[in-house]
Amino acid sequence: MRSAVVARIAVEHTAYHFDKPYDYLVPATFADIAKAGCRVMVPFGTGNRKRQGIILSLGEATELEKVKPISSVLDKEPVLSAEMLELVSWIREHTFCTWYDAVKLVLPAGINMRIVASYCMVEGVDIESVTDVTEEELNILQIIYKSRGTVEKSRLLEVCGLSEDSKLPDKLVEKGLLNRTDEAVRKIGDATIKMARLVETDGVMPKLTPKQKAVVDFLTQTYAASVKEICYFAGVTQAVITGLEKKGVVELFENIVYRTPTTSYVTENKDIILNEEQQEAYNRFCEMLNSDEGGAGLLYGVTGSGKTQVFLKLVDKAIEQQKGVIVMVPEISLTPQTLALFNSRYGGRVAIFHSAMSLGQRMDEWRRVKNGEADVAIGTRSAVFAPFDNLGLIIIDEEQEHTYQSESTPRFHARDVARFRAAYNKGLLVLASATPSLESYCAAQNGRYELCRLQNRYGNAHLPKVHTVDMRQEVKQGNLSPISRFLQERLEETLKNGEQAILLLNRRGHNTIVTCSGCGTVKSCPNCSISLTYHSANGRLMCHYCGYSEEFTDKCSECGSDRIKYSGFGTQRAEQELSILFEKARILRMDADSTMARNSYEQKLSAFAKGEYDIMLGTQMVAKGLDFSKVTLVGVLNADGSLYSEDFRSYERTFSLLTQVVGRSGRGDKEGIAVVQTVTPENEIISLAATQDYDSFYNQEIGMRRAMVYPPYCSICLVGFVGDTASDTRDGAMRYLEMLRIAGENSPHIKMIVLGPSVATVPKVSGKYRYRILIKVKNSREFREMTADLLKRFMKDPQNRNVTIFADMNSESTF
DNA sequence: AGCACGCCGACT
DNA sequence: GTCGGCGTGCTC
Repeated sequence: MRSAVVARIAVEHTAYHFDKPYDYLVPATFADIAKAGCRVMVPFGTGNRKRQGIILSLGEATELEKVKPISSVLDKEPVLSAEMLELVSWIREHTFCTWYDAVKLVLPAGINMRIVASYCMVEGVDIESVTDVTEEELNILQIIYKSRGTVEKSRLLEVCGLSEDSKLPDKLVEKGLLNRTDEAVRKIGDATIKMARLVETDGVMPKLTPKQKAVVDFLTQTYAASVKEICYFAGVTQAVITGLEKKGVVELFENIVYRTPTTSYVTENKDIILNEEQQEAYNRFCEMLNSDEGGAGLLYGVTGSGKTQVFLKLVDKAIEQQKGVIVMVPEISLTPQTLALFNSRYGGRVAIFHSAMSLGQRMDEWRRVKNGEADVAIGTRSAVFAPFDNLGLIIIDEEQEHTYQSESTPRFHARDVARFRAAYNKGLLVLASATPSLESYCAAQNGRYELCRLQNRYGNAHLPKVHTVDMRQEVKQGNLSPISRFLQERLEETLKNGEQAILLLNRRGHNTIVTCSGCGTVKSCPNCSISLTYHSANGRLMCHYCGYSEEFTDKCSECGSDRIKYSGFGTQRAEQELSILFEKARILRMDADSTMARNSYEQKLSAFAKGEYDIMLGTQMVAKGLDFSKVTLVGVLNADGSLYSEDFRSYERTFSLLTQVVGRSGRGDKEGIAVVQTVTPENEIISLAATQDYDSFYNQEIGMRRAMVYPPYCSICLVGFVGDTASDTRDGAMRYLEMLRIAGENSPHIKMIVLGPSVATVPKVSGKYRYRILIKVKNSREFREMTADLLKRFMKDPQNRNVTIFADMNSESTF
């Protein structure tokens, strides 16, 4: 038998345990267009249902027993380059996902818009008087005629019993009997917000349950709102809204989240003059950029030291050399300010990648990069996949931010992908931060990254003076407010001087703990192991994990006592407190509740920048990347908030958060101050952050990591188990542990420290029980292969039917 | 995830 | 005798 061309194909919708590249025959008719990186349709499984796939590589084969042929080729030109195909393979191996999951990750979401053909009758055609058609064609016409509208091609052919690629309907179009319309149909699950509005019913309203009535009342006031908002304010789940839709009371519609990448913000494109430090950093990075080998560097500069100016100069240089540039920023700092800066400098050569953009826009930006119409891709972590052919420079700003880590499969870290791409292209990777991650700083110390420091603030600005306030003393002296007297005085001064203040409180809601003094019950979520938070905006107790909420009453549901005690305070409570203390102050609250509509985030920030507010109060979103010259006071209301969790990164996170928020103060000409409130002033992390002493922090923390064997001295592989009952889940975890033990015995040179199984940080979320195993290990190919094999075997075992499992290397999320 | 094959109980 | 319940195994 002659050998034939065979394509190795990643097939969509395969489960991890049977995923692999599948071999398909390339029929001679497709020989010219079937290239690696092209998407195809292939028959799959016993039913030979059509599935999408992508050609990973082409080869020759003589073993053709089970091989089926490709049905069709979807792309004229490959959508993935050789580099991207290698990246796909890398992602699959490192994140334990399927081949196609990795493919989908690197392609823009909009690429899966399907063009669906529909047919309708041409106006004025009388079906009775049609002649010159076959019986089959007449059948088609009758079906469309009876529908009195348009019929989708696929349904039409199915009803008529015709094959999928039948040309008959198009023939009828040629004969002038049918009209064809091609519509782009989105695949579900894309970036639209589900909205709901009332249906005009002329006052006729069917019987409603109390919950349904709450929704209708809310909608009567607002006309239309996102389903998420309705759930929040009416205190219901989505099911209630679905029920109302069935009753015909409300209708649902999709609102495409559209955001114009060109902003109204205008920034002057000033010439950049680097100071000595900046110039030195620039020179060293430039050298690497010019070299054939490329490399990686860490730009460590204190808050406000002008890292951005160094970037811009480097970007200029790379563009000059006709190389592609990727600039990544954390989700939160992709503000109009940043975009305007790049737009004014590079104009139409900038492509923007951001999750809040419409699918069509993202697709356009992707194409512009692919076609060489853009040189600079700026955006959040998805920008790392910008399809440049000649990538020369990648910059990651605030590289320690956890937003660079994906929280859903494939759980990749943009920093790792950037390292891969820079190495592949022999380009330059620059990581920048005021508080680098321990991993990066350690790598810089060991010479794996070139280290450049910026130790002085840009211009005349000085680092703010930091005061620490012991909140235990405040309580002792009778001040139960979340605002210490010292901070209150500083706020008064700031307001009097017409300056602005930022206050950080890393908790949403009003009161975080509601206890009954009668029986001691703490109000907690029935689905999750989490206490409920009281929200004054809607008068409900809410779970911040699953969204559960219940009506708040001042009687205990357990014992009927009315001795309800509140403790812990959130942003809502602090806002209330502030408005009493400072009647005239204009207060802006920024948290996930008040900024639910995405766009309002920007609007509020620019309003604050214009001086329309005096105090900005919010969760950690106020701490990052914002640059307001009129801010001279920063207050941290509960510095200990995130300090005492069991996660080994909690010190690092707290230090980073405190350092950053303190750095928001005094960025203009005026000197700023910061007030840090804590109940544990003796904790060294807080005093180190107060003095902005990263080096001491690093030395202390890295010693700890070495002694306890934590990253960067090992990698941590998290194996998570989720199930409906605690015992099933724990048993599953135990079975995995046993499998791991045997596998470890067979590969004695893989050194592992296995912790667990133990319950997850939050043991129960949305009614599902969670267990985990942590493995301290070197992240080697061998270990990854072993893990992949264990995962597959675990999933295949019917004993584990009720347990889902995942593995995550070096995750930064807590599970 | 689908889909087919296959082996036991309620029905015309 | 047959229709159909869902347990088990495979996907080029």
